[in-house]
Amino acid sequence: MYTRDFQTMLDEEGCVEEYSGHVSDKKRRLSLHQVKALEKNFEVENKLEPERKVKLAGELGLQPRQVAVWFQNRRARWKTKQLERDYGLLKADRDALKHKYEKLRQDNESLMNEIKELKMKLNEDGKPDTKVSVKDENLVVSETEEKSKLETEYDSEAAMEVNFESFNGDENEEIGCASFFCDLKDGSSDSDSSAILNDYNSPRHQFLDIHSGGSSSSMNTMSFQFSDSGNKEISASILGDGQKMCQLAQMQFVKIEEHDFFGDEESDNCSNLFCDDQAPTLHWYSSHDWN
DNA sequence: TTGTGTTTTATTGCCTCC
DNA sequence: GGAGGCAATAAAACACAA
Repeated sequence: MYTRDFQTMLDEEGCVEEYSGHVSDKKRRLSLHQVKALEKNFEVENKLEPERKVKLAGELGLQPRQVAVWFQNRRARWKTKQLERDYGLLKADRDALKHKYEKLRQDNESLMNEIKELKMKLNEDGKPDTKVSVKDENLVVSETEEKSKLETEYDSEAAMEVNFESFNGDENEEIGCASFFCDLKDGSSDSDSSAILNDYNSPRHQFLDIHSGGSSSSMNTMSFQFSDSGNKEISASILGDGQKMCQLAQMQFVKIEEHDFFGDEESDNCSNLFCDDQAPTLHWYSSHDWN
C-alpha cells in the first residue's frame, strides 16, 4: 500500500500527524496502526454500531465520523472486489458451458450424419420413395441395434405414406408428409404404440400419440393425434386395407430425446452464480482475500 | 522532476428505516 | 425528521515511469 520508506517512517513515527509535522486541514492518511485496527474490526463485523464507532474512534484518536467514513469506503472496496470475483466465476462457468455446448453440438452433428447414412443405405436397398421424418435437429437416432433392426423389419409392401394435409381441411395449413415403416412380422394389430416426432417439414406440428387398433385381418384403423403449434390437437384416422397393419410402436426408426443441456450438476453450479445471500461480514468470508 | 494513473479520505445527495 | 447506508464523485496522497 505504501512505499517501504514511507511505511517505515509511519511505523517509526506512529502517525501521519507527526509525519506531517502539524495537524492541518488537508486530507491526511491514517497511520498503519490505525488502518490495521480498522481492518481487524472490519473483519469481525463490516457494519459499525454507534457504540463501537465511538469506542474505536477514541482508541485510535480519530473522529467518529472518520471511522464511519473509513468503514463505508471499506465496504465499497469489498463490494468492488466481490463483483470482480463473481465476474471471474461467471466467466469460468460460461466458458465451461460453452465447451459443453460445443461438444453436444458435435455429437448431435455426428448422429445426424449417421441418420443420413442409414437413410441412404435404406434407399439403396430399393425404396427410393421412402421418406423418413428425421429432419429436425432434435431428432436423435436411438440405438445402433435398433437401426439395424429397422433395416431388417422394413417391408416395401407396407410402407405407408400419410399425407397430413388431408387431416387439416379447415386450416389449409401445410403440415407435411411422413412415411412409416411397418412391422409385418406377426400381423397382429392389437398393440398400442405411441411415438413423438417432429413434422417432416415444420417443427410446428408434433405428434402426441399414435395408436393402431386392430379390427379384422383385412381392415384396420390407425389413429393419429398431433398438435398444431402446440395450441390445438388434431386427431385423424386412416383406414388400412391389407392383411397387416402398421404397428408404429415397432417402427423404431427415430425418436426424440428430450435434451436437458443444463440439467446436470453444471446447472447447479450455474444457479449459484448469482447467489446474493452472502453474509456481509468478513468472518463469513475468507479473510485471506484481504491479503 | 514531472506527468499520469491509482488509492485513500472525505463530501454530497438520495434513499430507507425507525 | 433524524440517523445511517450507499453511489457517485472530488480531492489529496501516493506510486512510478520517463
